[in-house]
Amino acid sequence: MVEDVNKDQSTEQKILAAAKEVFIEQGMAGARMQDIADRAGINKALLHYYFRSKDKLFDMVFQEAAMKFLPRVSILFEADMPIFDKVRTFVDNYITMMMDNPFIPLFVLNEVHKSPEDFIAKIWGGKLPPVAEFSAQIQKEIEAGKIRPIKPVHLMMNMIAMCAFPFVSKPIISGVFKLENKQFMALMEERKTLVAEFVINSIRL
Amino acid sequence: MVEDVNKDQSTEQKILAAAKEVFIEQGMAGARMQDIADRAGINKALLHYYFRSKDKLFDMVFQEAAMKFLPRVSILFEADMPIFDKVRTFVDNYITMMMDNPFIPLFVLNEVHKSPEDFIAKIWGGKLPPVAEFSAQIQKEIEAGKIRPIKPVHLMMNMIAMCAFPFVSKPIISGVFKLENKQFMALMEERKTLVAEFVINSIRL
DNA sequence: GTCTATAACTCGATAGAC
DNA sequence: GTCTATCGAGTTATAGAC
Repeated sequence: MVEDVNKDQSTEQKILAAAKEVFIEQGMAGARMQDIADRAGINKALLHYYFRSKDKLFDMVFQEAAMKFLPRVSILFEADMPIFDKVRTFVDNYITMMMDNPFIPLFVLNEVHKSPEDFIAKIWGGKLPPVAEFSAQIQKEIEAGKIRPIKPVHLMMNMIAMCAFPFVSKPIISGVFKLENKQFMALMEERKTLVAEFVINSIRL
Repeated sequence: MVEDVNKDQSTEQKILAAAKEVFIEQGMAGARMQDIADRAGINKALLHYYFRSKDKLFDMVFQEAAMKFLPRVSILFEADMPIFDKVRTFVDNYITMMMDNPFIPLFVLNEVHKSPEDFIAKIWGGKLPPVAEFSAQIQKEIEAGKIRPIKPVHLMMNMIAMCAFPFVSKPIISGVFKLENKQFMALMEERKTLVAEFVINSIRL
């Protein structure tokens, strides 16, 4: 069989890659099918041949993005691990992921904000993450006198904030501190350990 | 003169208020002039009578929002104040402002992301904030052995992140922890002191 | 200043040839 | 599968009466 299965990239792949770029840059409302077609090097009609509508195409992209952004948090809930190790692992994993996909957090946050109703259904398949288990662990560490009293919600917010926010505000930070992309990424690399130690220093007794 | 200057709100005011709502909810691309007109209780044509175009109207709203979101940072640069007091003041001010305008950070971040080129020109009138002065203060405190070594950039990112991020991710946090608006705001009230102490605990020697 | 009506245009989607 | 051509809905913006 002399069939050519080794194309560089299938048309479907090219469309998805282009759509990801455009939706993440412009959001659902700002994205243009023409723009997606251009970047994929094909024409508009073909988009509708592969994905019936703009909505459907968007859902594909959003689904994948949301998966990358949110379920990282599950490390906090699931792993059976001493708290300080958990913090270090979480921060490292999270920032690594963000560095590969720097614009995903803002994209997800933004689209969730525009239609918050059903985001839980869409992202975790209706199930909420097991927050209670994480809370229990923190509670135990506090009672054991290992860490300072702090509500688990606040601790989680602080960690996620310090990991994700720099990416969300990348253009502003880069502008104010006059950073090239390379320098910005170097800073983020530093944060993989810095943020963890910042948190640990703060809660350790 | 029996002229009635005491209308509840001038038409221009009503338009600006409505535009602010809609743009912040939907972003520039997602906003509809019809929607703005409806919420202002007037009709579409009047929007163009007062503000020539959607673009111009957007600029008004964005300008005001950006002013609220960003120049709060100047407390860090300008005030001649011991570092720990500065942290406490900054955090309290910043979170207070965010509580009055919970959706502004996401709105600004988002629009800056879509056209980063000229945001500095638009927001600070071309001048960058005096980052160097803040850096110098931190440097001095480190050398005096008062705080742990940390790059000023990281310290700033951490503070702003912990203040602003919860608002940016409000729908997700509220969803995951099942919080009503009132409960969410109570948490933010707690953070006015909590975040400052979290930072201070972390850097204090 | 405010309204109705409509022009001018953008964009998602479809028809139909190849 | 891929293209060109075009339709039709929805939107910004303008003309013109009051």
